[in-house]
This record gives sequence, structure tokens and C-alpha cells, in this order.
Amino acid sequence: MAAKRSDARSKQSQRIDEPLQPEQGPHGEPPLSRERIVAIAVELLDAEGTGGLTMRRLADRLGSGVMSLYWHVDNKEDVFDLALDSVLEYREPPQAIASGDWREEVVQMLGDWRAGMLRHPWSASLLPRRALGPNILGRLELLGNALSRAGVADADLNVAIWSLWNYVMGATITRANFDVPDHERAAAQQRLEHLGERYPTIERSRLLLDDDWDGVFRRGLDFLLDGLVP
Amino acid sequence: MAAKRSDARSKQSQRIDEPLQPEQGPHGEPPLSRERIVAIAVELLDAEGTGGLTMRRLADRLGSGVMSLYWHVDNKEDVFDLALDSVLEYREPPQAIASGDWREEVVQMLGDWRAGMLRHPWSASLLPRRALGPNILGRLELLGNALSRAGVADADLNVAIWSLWNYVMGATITRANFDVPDHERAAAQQRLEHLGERYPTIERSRLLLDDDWDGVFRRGLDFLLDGLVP
DNA sequence: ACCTGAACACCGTTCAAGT
DNA sequence: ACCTGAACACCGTTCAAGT
Repeated sequence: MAAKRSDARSKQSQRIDEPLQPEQGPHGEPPLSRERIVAIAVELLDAEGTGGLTMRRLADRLGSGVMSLYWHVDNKEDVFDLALDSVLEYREPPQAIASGDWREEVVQMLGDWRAGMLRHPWSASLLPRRALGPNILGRLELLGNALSRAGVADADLNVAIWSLWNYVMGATITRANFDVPDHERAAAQQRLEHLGERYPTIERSRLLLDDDWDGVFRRGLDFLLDGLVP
Repeated sequence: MAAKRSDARSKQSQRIDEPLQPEQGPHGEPPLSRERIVAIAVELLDAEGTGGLTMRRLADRLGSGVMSLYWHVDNKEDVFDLALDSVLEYREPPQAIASGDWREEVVQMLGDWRAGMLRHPWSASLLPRRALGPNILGRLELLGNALSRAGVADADLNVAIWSLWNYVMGATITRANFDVPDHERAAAQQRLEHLGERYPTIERSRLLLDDDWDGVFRRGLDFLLDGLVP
């Protein structure tokens, strides 16, 4: 049980001194760098989705040749890994949350996690196939720590972390993918009414019609936490 | 909140009478059909993973021209949708499970669901982006029905179904993607020991080292059910 | 109703070469 | 140390045409 590909380093030697203000290149373009590539990749993914990220298009936006990217990055997979992890970076120091109430703490952490991914809907569908980057690992560490302080036994920690991770991942993916654009909503409603005969329970539960995603997420999380720490 | 693309029908008119034994074509190849295309697509996905499914390769294996596929199928997306749903078909009538114990019933249903997907590891990563086909909807209906009989109030049914769906989906995806092939295991162990300094809780929980996936799945599911139906 | 090949507009990546 | 263009071996899908 281990992270795949998480040690994929590029050929680039590890830089110690990172210039904060990269000087402009001769033609107004800042020089290529791992960071710049990832930033633009995220932009591209936000704008066009998973299918829109192309090494050629990426190079275009960066004002460089396609093959120049390969100096900084192993391959396209690598770009995906880096883009995903970058989305899960913490924007504010997580200590701000650390109140006394562990449960509220966990709920906040997972809510922030979900929100970060929903800001970049492609990230949810990508998560399953990607390695665990440092930001993801950092969030898992924080989660485990909070659970441990809440009194979850070491023997159960494993299960507790995975359960919550799985729940958040599943909920985020579901939310990101089943949200129908407004102009399709009418057609979708129609189709589902027709489904009622074959799937009466689904219809009764309003499973596909209710759109209080945040509420469903929060209530389900509460149920799970009830089970984990009675 | 509604299924995307779930009404995508091909240009083919709805067949009422499906011949059980399609006669051989003149060159030993049975004629092209939606069913045959999907079956071979699943074979291809099992053998080569998501990246291995190509319209050209698919046509090759079917002994037909590439463009012939497009008569039976809308496009590559459509093939993915159909392949995914076909994997979730019930092999035995689900009534066999219906004992009296609703909880055991739910656990069995979800275990079977997960097992079906793990037999085709590509299906887990695919699920997030696909529409709800009839087999998926059928399983959701069955699940909701069992929960309802177990005493979950109609007002909570929505949350209960989604929570379990999210949990199973997350757990299956995690399992399918973090299972390291044996020959990579040694290297992975090494890497993770090195990680212990920065992520002490993760190390202590053996989050990435324990490989009792089935146990973790079952125990987490129990916790969730405890919360859902105390 | 069903199948086809040629053509179009793309892909990711290797390689040998430039500065 | 960093960047490059040409070339290779692929893609999915449109189209006009065949039976």
C-alpha cells in the first residue's frame, strides 16, 4: 500500500535558491520553470477541462516550444500530478482552525478540502488516478492528527482516515460530475420522471433531484463521524 | 441534480427481438452489434487499461473497419459509458441475498458492487466521469429499498444512499489505484520510511503500509452504518 | 440498413542539434 | 544548463460513397 509515482523527479537538479521575482526574458516572457508550467496547466484545465490540456497548447500559452517543457517535466502524466497537488495547497495556515472542538475542526478541514477541489472541477475526476503529492499527504497528516487527539485509537486510525478520505473523495466527485448546467435541467427533470416507474425508491428519495449538495455532504459526514467517534 | 448523457442512444433503432445466437458472417466473424462491441471493449480495457482503448484497436479486434463502429455507437465516450455499465450488471438474481437481516443485506450488496468493479480496475477511475446507466441505477434502487426497509426515514434516504455510494466509490477507487505491484513494493516501503519524519501520524497509522483492504473496507462500512442506523 | 477508405486536424514523445 | 524543429507513430471523427 503505497503512493505510486510520488518520487518522480524531473531531470532538473534540485534548486535551493528560488528567485522570488523571476526576471523577464528578452521578449517579455518570464523564463520557463516548473512552477510556471504548473500554474498555466491549472489555468488551462480550469478553462477547458481534462481534455483541453495538451503539451502543445501548454507550450503555446507559455510562449515556448513544445519540447522545452520536457526539460522541466517528465511527461504529461507528471503535469497532471503536479497540477492536482497544487490545487490542494493550503492558502491560509491551518493552525487558524485549531480551536478546541475536534469535531468542528475535522468538519472544517474536510469542507475546505472539498471546496478547494470544487473550485477546479477537473481535479475531482483526476484524483483517483494520481499519486499522493506533498499537499495531499500534508492534509492526510493533519486529519489523522485531529482524529488521534479526538480519541480514535491507533488501531482504528487507519480505518478512520481512509473512511473519511473515501467519503470526501466520493462526495466531491459526485458533486462535481452530477451538477447539471441550468440549460439542461429541464430535460433532465423530464427524463427522471419517466424513470419513476422502474426506480420508485430513487424517485421517492429525490436522489437525483435534490440539489442541496452542501447539506447532503455535511449530514452524511455527521453520520460517519457519529459512527467513528461515538 | 441529474444523470448526464444517460439518454444517449445511437442512431440504431430499438430492437425488440434480439437473436440469442447471432449467425456467423461469411468470414467466420459474427456480425457487428452493440453487445459485441461492448464485450470486446471490456476485454481491451481489462488487458490494457484506459489508455489502451482505441477505436482503431477496437475495430481491429472486431475484424471490421473503424468507421463501422460508428453505426452502432455514438462515439468513444459512448463506448466508455456502455463498458462501465456492463461491468455492474448483476450476475445472479439479487433476491438470493434477501434474507431477513437488512444490515447483512446492505453489506453484501455493497461488497458485491465493489468486487465487480475490482474485477475490472479501470472501471473505478472511470466511474466519476460517466453517466448513470441502467445497471448502476438498478443497484441504487436496490440499495435505497433495503435502507428504507431497515427503517431509514424518507427524509434521510437521500443522504443515506449518497453517503454509501460515495463511500463505496471512494473505497473502490482507492483500492484499485493504491495497490502496488509486488516488484515495486520494496521501493515504496523505502520511500515511505523516509516520509515518517514529516508525516508521523500517517506513519503511526500505517496508512500506506497496511494492505488489508477488505478489512478496512468492511470496518469503515460498519462505522458508517452505525451512524446511519443506530 | 449497414459498412467502408481516404482525408483532416490533431496528439505525445524521441532524437539529434543548437546556444 | 536550457531550448529547439523535424519526424514518427499514433489518435477521433467527418464525409462522400459503396452494398
